[in-house]
Amino acid sequence: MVEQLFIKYLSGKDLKLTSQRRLILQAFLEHGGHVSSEELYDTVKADTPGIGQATVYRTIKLLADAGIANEVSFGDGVIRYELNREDEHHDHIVCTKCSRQVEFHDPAIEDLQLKQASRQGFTLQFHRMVLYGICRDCI
Amino acid sequence: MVEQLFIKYLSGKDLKLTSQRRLILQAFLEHGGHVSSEELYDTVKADTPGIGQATVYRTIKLLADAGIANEVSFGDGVIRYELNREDEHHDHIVCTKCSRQVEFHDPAIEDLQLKQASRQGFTLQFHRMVLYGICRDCI
DNA sequence: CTACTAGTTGATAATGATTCTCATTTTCTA
DNA sequence: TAGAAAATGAGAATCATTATCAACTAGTAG
Repeated sequence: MVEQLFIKYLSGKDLKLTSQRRLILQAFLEHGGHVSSEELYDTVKADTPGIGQATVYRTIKLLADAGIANEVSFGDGVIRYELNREDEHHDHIVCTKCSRQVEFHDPAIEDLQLKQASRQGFTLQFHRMVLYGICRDCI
Repeated sequence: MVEQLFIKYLSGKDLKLTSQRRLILQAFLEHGGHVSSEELYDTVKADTPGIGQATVYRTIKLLADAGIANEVSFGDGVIRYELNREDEHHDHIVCTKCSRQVEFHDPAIEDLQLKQASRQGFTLQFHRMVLYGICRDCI
């Protein structure tokens, strides 16, 4: 059904569904977790050596634009993407020693963000929040 | 007194206080707000044309390391720096239309972040949080 | 005060991630 | 099924940042 979403998005913008785009979406969905364009490129290239790196970059941007993927950034200069599950927004906490990542959802924080935004005269659209700390295993 | 801090940091690491470093620190303090290395370079170059870009990049990293500057990132690929006032941590909310930025401090959110981190088995060190929305003037 | 030594500088090349260009190929619609 | 519009792959270009290295200082030991 995610593919249907993508098809609908594409046709709505007079863009075309190509075999490459299908492959890249597939690889993205199968990967799960946080992928960079380059990692995705490597994955797809393994099956389809002819694919171009630019195509992967372009397609993953489309997925983000279609609301299928979300950009996440952990501070290194790499854009990563994760599947957008709109039912359940989540944020991340990252271990500064081993880089282990955990997702969490905290409605109370979200609520306060909303309040804070309106206190500042803003209509909140979205946020980026990453907590950094040391995990249990690294202490 | 910030300069004293820097001097102390430098000598503690067997690094040297040079005229360039003093100039760059000065420019950074005078700027206020969020500066990128490149903007700072332009500022300093106006008075001291001989200065090298790499020196500015290097020095601002030192300032960050010394705890004088904090890195902030708003999602474009540029690292910006702001003066670290350790008495009062703050986060940012950015208008997605006009890019206007407002700082805020919300102890309740901080508190929940701390709790959430320990719930996940982490010892919180710091966080990055940027809210994005539409400001009063852009609606 | 001088001379040394380690650190610093500026110029420039290099890097890494991402985007652009463009000729060729493919999709989709009429 | 033809034709227009869009997409692709290859490689060049870009942008911010970092590395390299020879020439130059700051700080310190004498």
